[in-house]
Amino acid sequence: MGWEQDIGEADRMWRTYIEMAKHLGSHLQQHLQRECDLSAADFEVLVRLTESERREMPVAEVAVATQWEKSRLSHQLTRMAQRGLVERVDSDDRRYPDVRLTDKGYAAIDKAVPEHTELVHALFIDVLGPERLAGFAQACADVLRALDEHRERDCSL
Amino acid sequence: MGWEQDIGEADRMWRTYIEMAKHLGSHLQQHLQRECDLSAADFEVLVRLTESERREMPVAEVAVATQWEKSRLSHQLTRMAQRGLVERVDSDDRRYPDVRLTDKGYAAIDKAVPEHTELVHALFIDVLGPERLAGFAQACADVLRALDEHRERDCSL
DNA sequence: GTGGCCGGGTTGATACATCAACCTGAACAC
DNA sequence: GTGTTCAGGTTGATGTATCAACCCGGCCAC
Repeated sequence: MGWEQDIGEADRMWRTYIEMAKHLGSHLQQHLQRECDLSAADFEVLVRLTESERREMPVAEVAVATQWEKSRLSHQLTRMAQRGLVERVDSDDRRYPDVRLTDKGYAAIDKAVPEHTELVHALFIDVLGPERLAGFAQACADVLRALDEHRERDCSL
Repeated sequence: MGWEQDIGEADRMWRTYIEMAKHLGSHLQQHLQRECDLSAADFEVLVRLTESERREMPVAEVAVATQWEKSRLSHQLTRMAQRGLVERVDSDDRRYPDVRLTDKGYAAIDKAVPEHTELVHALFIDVLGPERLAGFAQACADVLRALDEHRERDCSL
């Protein structure tokens, strides 16, 4: 065979990235869970909802913002509604109900965002400094573009 | 010089990274699932097992390699055993059983690794090129170090 | 109007992650 | 031997992710 033994420099760097992504992600997630009793999914939904003036928006809009599948979002909203973080609201067209941030949900995200942001700065932004951060972000953007092109090619086959 | 970078800009760069990590991860995972019928977790376990000469190792060793909790690993091995990818083997000390790659498991990982590697090159390594890749990996290593220090501080409190 | 279409939402089944509780058998003390 | 300890493994409960199947209400054709 041979692929097992032949791990090149580039592959080691790939593994470094994977390690970093895994650890950074789980660290942030654990912080949110411990300090604010919010999962990463909760956090994301709540953030999207605060981006609306009225703390309320159509479910479909949340779906677009998070890029989640409709069923995942539906399950998530059910759980969050059970915990009192959001509530479902019937709108004029009964096919497309809205979701609204409750006071409890607002309190939760209001506490979580500053802490989360602080952690992101301490662990990522300030570690890299502005120059390297810009280079890093550019690299991420390039990878994203490559991903889009790859997906396009896949679909057109 | 420019250390007082606009907060909003750093924030956008952080979001770019998050987007990239999310999309790249899910793309690789979907590929594995579709083409090879393996989850990311399956893939990781199988790769670790191939790193052993005899396609067999103590469960604890897999736990160390993957850095998973013992219960997560146990559940995972149960599911993989049910699907015939691995099998549990009693060793001399019956407290610490081994896991062995089955022929089916070997065939699966033998197909998956080259395809996965190729994708990683096309979407990440070749996109960045050697120079930027090295810078990127260095940045990841620095973030990892910051994470470790942060964890230490947390524990020593 | 009535019936079919269709986009968006919900539900159920299955796989996976995480936590807590429990089991198990070797090792050690006595 | 008997009992205790303890590292390592398993199990169950709960929360989460994904897929497929279904539902539902407005819309359009006729």
